[in-house]
Amino acid sequence: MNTDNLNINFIRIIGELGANLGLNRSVGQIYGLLYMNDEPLSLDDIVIKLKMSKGSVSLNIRELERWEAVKKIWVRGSRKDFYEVNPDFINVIYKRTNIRTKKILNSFNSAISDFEKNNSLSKVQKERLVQIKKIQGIFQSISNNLPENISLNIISKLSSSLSVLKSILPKK
Amino acid sequence: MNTDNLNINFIRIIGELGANLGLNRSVGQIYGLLYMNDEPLSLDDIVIKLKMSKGSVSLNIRELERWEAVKKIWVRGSRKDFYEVNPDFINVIYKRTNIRTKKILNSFNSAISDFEKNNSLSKVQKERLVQIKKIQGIFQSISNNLPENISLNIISKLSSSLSVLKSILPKK
DNA sequence: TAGAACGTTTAATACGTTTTAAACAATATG
DNA sequence: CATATTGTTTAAAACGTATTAAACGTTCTA
Repeated sequence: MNTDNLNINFIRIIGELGANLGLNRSVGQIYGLLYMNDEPLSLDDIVIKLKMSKGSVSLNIRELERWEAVKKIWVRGSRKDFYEVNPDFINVIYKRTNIRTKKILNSFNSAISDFEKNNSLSKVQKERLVQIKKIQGIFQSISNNLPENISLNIISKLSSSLSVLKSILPKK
Repeated sequence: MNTDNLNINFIRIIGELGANLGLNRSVGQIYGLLYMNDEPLSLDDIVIKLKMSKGSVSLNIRELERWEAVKKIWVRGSRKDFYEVNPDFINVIYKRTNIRTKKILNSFNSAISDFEKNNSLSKVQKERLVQIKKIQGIFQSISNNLPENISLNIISKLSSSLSVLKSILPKK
């Protein structure tokens, strides 16, 4: 069985999901296709099924390889490369999100050091600097404590600690 | 005192930070400028300081108003609108992130319901569907338990629960 | 009431990113 | 060795978003 029976709509939606994670549509669509296909697919298969250009698929599939979202596999008797999805979807998203966290952290760091070079800050500006540094510190500690990989299990735990948190918060 | 003494670099960096949060550069820059300026600024002030067009500032400042990142204030004796920053930077980011979480959740929901319409799923495809539904469930519960507002205090707590989590995880 | 001072809207432009088609390089095959 | 098969690179085109300049409507002021 293959993905031909799948509504192409599904692929479209996974594409949008990708876009919301800061990727591009095509990358998401390719992942979606592979995720839903029983068998690994070759570059040409993807070209045909998604009606994309060969160049684009080549480019985007390497992007997917880079985060270990797909794996190149060898199929006996074929010269083609085949691609197999990493079904650990949550981890793929997680890694992606971590990269973004680090980018944000970098922005903070540059902003702070740039700011500190200035030796004629007003009272308000000094306060703001203190504030930003606090935020940076927290982001930094979150980033440091983020595990390499994450499972659904771990997320569930986090999620429940979140609900505990909510119960102790003052009601709005 | 005003922001003239600030390296324009700082504004640039806050712009990039905004971009990493899925905004556009200008929105981030305007926020950065107001964040660092002792006094509220008028639309024209911003136009001059950031060398942006009036239309663009008008558009983007309304965007900032929409998430309560800035507030329009009235200055006695002036016909102009002035804008004051909401210095609760972390909350501004937080709200923004929540919106994105909801978007992702929507993608999941559409993908799942689209998927379920198909009545000839293979074994693998059924497994994948189960997996996706689990992920959706967790995202949903996180989204439900997210507080309306968040303080540095709360984030610190979350951050420390994260480090506890790390300590119980198997070492990679 | 005429003109100035504002902020908003709009249509055109600029810009960056994605996507393509085609040229290319490398490898396998007959 | 010539050709076919495959993936990659590249330059150009297509596309969507951001930005601008200018027109506009409103409100204030003299």
